[in-house]
Formats: sequence, structure tokens, C-alpha cells
Amino acid sequence: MTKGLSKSSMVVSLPKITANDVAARAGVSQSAVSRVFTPGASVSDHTKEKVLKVAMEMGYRPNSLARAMVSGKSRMIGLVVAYLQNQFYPEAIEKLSNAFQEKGYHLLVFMTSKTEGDISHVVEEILDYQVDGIIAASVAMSSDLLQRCAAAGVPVVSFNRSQDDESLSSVTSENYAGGCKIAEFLMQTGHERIAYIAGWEGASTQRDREAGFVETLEKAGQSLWCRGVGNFVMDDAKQATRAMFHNGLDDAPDAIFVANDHMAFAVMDTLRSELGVKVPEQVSVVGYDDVPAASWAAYDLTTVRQPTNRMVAATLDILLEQIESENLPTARGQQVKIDGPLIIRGSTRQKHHKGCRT
Amino acid sequence: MTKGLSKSSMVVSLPKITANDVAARAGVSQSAVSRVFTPGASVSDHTKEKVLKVAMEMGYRPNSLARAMVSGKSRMIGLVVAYLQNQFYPEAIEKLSNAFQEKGYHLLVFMTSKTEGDISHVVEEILDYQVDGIIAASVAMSSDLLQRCAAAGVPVVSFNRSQDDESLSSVTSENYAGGCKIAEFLMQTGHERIAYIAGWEGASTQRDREAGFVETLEKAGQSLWCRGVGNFVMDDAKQATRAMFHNGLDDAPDAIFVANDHMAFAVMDTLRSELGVKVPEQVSVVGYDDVPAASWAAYDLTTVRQPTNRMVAATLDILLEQIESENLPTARGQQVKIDGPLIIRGSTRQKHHKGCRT
DNA sequence: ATGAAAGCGCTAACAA
DNA sequence: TTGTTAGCGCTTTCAT
Repeated sequence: MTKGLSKSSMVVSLPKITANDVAARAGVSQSAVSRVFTPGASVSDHTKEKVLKVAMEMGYRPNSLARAMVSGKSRMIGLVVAYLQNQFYPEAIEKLSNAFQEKGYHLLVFMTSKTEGDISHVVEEILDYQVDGIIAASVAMSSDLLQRCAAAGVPVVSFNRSQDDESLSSVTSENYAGGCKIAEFLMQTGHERIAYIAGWEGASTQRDREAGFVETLEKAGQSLWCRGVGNFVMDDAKQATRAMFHNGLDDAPDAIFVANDHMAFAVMDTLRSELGVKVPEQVSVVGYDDVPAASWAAYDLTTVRQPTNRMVAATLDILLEQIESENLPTARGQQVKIDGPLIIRGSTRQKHHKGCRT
Repeated sequence: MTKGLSKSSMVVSLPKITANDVAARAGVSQSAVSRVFTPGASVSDHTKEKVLKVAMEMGYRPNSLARAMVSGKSRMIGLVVAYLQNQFYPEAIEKLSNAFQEKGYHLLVFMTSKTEGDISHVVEEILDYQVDGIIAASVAMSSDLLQRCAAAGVPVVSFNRSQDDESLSSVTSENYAGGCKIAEFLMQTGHERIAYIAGWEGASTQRDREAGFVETLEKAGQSLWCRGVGNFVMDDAKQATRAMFHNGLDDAPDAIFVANDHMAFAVMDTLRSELGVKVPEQVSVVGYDDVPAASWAAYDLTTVRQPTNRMVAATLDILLEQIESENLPTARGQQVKIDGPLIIRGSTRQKHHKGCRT
């Protein structure tokens, strides 16, 4: 034990084993050791064996940071995310993390508020860590931020948000089409006073869902009965719901499309427990995302599924392709939109019940 | 633009600005630049200003990895986590991430399954990244794994799991006391056939909650009416619920304590929608955690709150103290247990209704 | 196939 | 206060 005394006085001896130590004990050069741990390198089976044996004995593992420094690849992906209350994000993070882990990458997580300044601050910090790529989950990247990332040679994918900026790659579901599907379904099932509760109006997902929804309604000669804003948070959604039923059922909607499931739960709670309105008998509710809770019996929510698996796969593809091709960040990003099905459950009534609103 | 041509042929010119570049332009030494960006270093206001100005112009930011290499501090914390479906974890992660971020640390996330082998694999990978500390959220760290971490000088805190191993620091709520509180409450409110649905039996939280619960019951001369195992997952909890009501209400419990909220939701869903059993009129349900959904009107679940804020604060304290004190990992860890209140809501009946089980 | 040597970008003595 | 000088642990030419 005493032989391990570190040179810096006599404090502790935490034997950080380096490639050098292994090399010495194995009787080879340090570069030989490096090559043994470098996938496609040229080493004889003999040295490989020898080195591996010694390395095992000494508990040696290559230092990722040192490797990152010299190779320029940290095998870390920065994930920027704002809000984990909405179940959609934990689910996505879990899948993203697993997918990237399988490829030897790991996620460095950065929480941020939605304020512009905070985001840019966070992105700077991310870049400091020399991440190989960035996933911006539901946060808006300003153009200058994208510039900074491009300048640093770090590809960015926007997850569950798109942007006009054509240089930004993004992965979303077909939000416009999803909105259409819901409108069609509600009209087919005989709803005549169809309302919408919007998410945060700065979000592309919100805009696209609403556009598809409203335009489909109008194309069929039906216009939106009323509209509220929930900003993707429960409290605002509740407020919007109360406003819609302010005069009881008389001029209230007979169907509400809520811009995401998370708010839809709050809407249903308010309807049933606070206002005493029956779902779906008196009003149908539709959400968006198909988060796990949407299928829980207490809500049994009709919704459009966001296919997280495929969204994650697309994100992985885009990012890895850009990372692995040595090319400069192409000025053109990919905009991937993935179609998701309407999942019909019990929060919407199925039949046409004209005037049947006891 | 042409002046930026990189030496390596004529591919791209991604001008990675280094401290050297800044130094050159500012007419100072590279170490001067370093000092400007090192909190407690000695630099004259004059050079500081000059350097800062040039750095700004060139868009220079210190490379965290290089800094980590030489300083031995990466300012990254490895977070190992297994399961994000349970809302408790996203909430905890969000708070942990924010708390550490404020202190200049960031979380490197590693998802893992609960299998022993997978965990050790993941921990090795974490260590490769030279993290300054590890948070194990609801994953069991074997003794040899702890050894490895200790050997690497990396402190570990177990979050929401404790362990007999005294060398491991852990942060949990007062699970035993929580179990007691629930037993007392259920007895006070006149329940006489009290059941328990367990979590995964390998978890300390599960064991402690059950022990407190059952022992309190027994101390009052009441024994557990029946018991099922839900393993902390919804499907198993549903199965356990069905088993308990297999013969209708005759020999069924009049109260169920479910080891966490996540399972309690599944239990309530099964009870109400599948078995047609009324909550709380026919059976009271209690959970544990007080995750956001527990307060949603659809569940309105009586539960014991795990004080995440304080648990996170404790985790931060323990980890930072160990990181910042240069001491060798003390063989003794801290076991912090934080008390949480019983939150009484509508999933339990309040009054004694002997025999009133219509 | 292997070793020697040159850094990656930075911090931390050590002088001056 | 400042510049000079060593490295941190590794990958990667370049010789051999």
C-alpha cells in the first residue's frame, strides 16, 4: 500500500491507471495499448491478448475525456429540454437515451426555461462541453444560436418543434394532418359546436395542429365554435375550459380538441369534477400525443398518437449522419414529419346524437 | 474567408478558437487568458478587460473537456435511472438537473434496466467519462460497484433507495414512518380489512413502507387482510387488484395501501372501470409519492408526499461536499431520511361507516 | 505490427 | 501580476 504514495505530499493514493501504466506492465509501448482499445487499429493478436490481460488486472479503462480531446469526438449529445411534467418528454427522453446509448453516445441534459436568454446561455454551456450534437426538445432555437452551433460544427436537431429556418433539421409528427383527422372525426360523429384549446402560441406544433383542424372544419362549411388558450399548461387549460362553459351548456361546445393530452387531462378534470359536465355524453374531448395516461381508464382519451419510436429513430439518423460525415454542416437541414394515427377511445361519443344533450 | 483555410487540405474551415488565438490577438500569454476565465485567479483589470474584449469578438469560450482533463474536475454528474414512466422520476430529474446546473454541474444521463449486469456495465461507462459524482436513482449498486467508484474517487449517492452497506450515501423519505402514518389513518377512519399491494420486493422503499404499515397495524391488533405484489408496474398492480376482488366484495378489502402512486392509479382504474367497485365508498385507496397526477381530480389520491425538493437538496449537499472536500471517499456514507406528510384526499373515506358497504 | 514523438486545449506551478 | 514550462491521458502520424 505504501508504494502507491502519490507525489503530492502524503494525502491519498487514488491509483488512476493510465495507458502508460498498462504499457509498462505489459512491456509494450503506450500507443500499443491505445491501439488495443481503438476499434479498427492494427495490433497483433499476441500483444492484444497481453495488453487486455494486464488491463483487466489493473482495472484500466480508457479516459473518455482524453480521447475526446484528441479525437475531437466526445460521444456526448446535448439535450435541451424545458418541461418534464408533460409525460411526452420523459417517454421521449427515455427512448432517445436508449437509442443513443446503443450507438455509444450519451445524453448530457440541460434544463432550460422557455425564455430566449436562458436558452442561449444554456446552448453556450453545452457547446463548452464539446458535444457532438444537440437535440432541442421543444425549445426554440434562434437563428444566431443556430449560427453559433454551425460555427462550432455541431449539428442540431429540433425535436417536436419545427421552424421556418431551413438550415435547422427537425423531427415532428404530421401535426397539420393530425389536426385534420380530428376535425374529420368530430364532424363524422355528429358534433356541431366544435371548440379548440390552443397550446403555447409560439409553438409550431400548436400552430400546425390548429391550422389543420380549423381549415378542415371550414372546408366542410363548419367554423370553430369557440377557442381558448391553454399554453400547454394545466392551469391555463382549466381556465379556458371554465370560460367556455361560463353560461352552462347553452352556448357551450359539444366537442373540444385540446392541443395536447397533458392539457386535455386538466380539461376533463375540470369538466367532470368542477363543472359537472359529462364526458363524452355532453362534450367530447380529444387530445394529442397519446402519452401513457391517455390510455388510463380514468381518462380513456381519444387522441392522435405521436410515434415516439419513429421520431427518435429519425432524430438519431439525422444526428449521426451529420456527425459521422465529416462534411461541414450543410446549410440545408432535413425536416422529417412522421404520420401518427388517430386513437379513438371513450372520451368522444361515437354516434350522431343530434340534439341529444340532456 | 479564404484566410481561414485549415491546414488539413481544403475541406472546411471551422475556426475552433483557442485560448492561444485569443492570447495572440490580445498580446498576452495564453496563461493570462486562462486566468481571465478562472474564477479566483490573479489578473490585472487592464489585461482582464483586454482579453475579455478580444474573446468576445472572436467568440472564444474555454473548452470544458480540456479544463476537465488538467483540473481533474469534469463538472459532470452521472445520473443512472431505470424507469421514467413513474412521474416521480421526471420530477426528480428536473429538480436535480436544475439544482446542479445552478452550481455549475450538469447531468450525464444513463438509462439502465434493473438487471445487475447492465448496471455495472453502465457504471463503468459513467466512470470513463470522469464524472465528479454519481446519482443512482432507484437502482441497486452492488458492493463491488461501489468499490469501483470509491477506487476511482467518485462519490455516489443513492436517490430514493437505501442500502445496508454503510459506505453508501443515500437519500430517501421516511418510508417506514410513512407506512405507519397510512396504517394509523386507515384504522382511524374505520377500515377493518386492510390490504397492501407491494412494489418490487428488492427495493428498500418497498420494504420500509410495508414494514411500517404492517407493524403499525399489528401493534393495534389488526393484521393485514391480504397482500399482492405489483412490482412498481401498472400491469402487475392490476393483476394483484383483480386477485383481491376475485370473489366480489365478500372477502375483499375495504382499504388498500398501494406502495406507490403510479401503481395506485392502475389499481383505481381497475377497481372503478373493470370491477365496478366504488372508490372510496367501497374501498379506500392510498398511494405513496404524491406525484402530480395524484392531485388530478380523476384520481384525487390520498398519499404520502415524498418531499422532492428537500431530497434533491440533500443529494446536492452530500455530493458537493464530497466532491469539494479533497478527502478520500470516507468509508462512512450519510443516510438521509426526510419526513413527508400524509396528504388526505378523496380516494379514502373519512368517516367510520361500520358495515356500510352497499 | 510497433515505438517514438507530437500535440488536443487547457491549468498550475514556478520564475521573473 | 505575468510569462514560461510542464504536463493531464490519449490518438495519430511517422519511422522502423
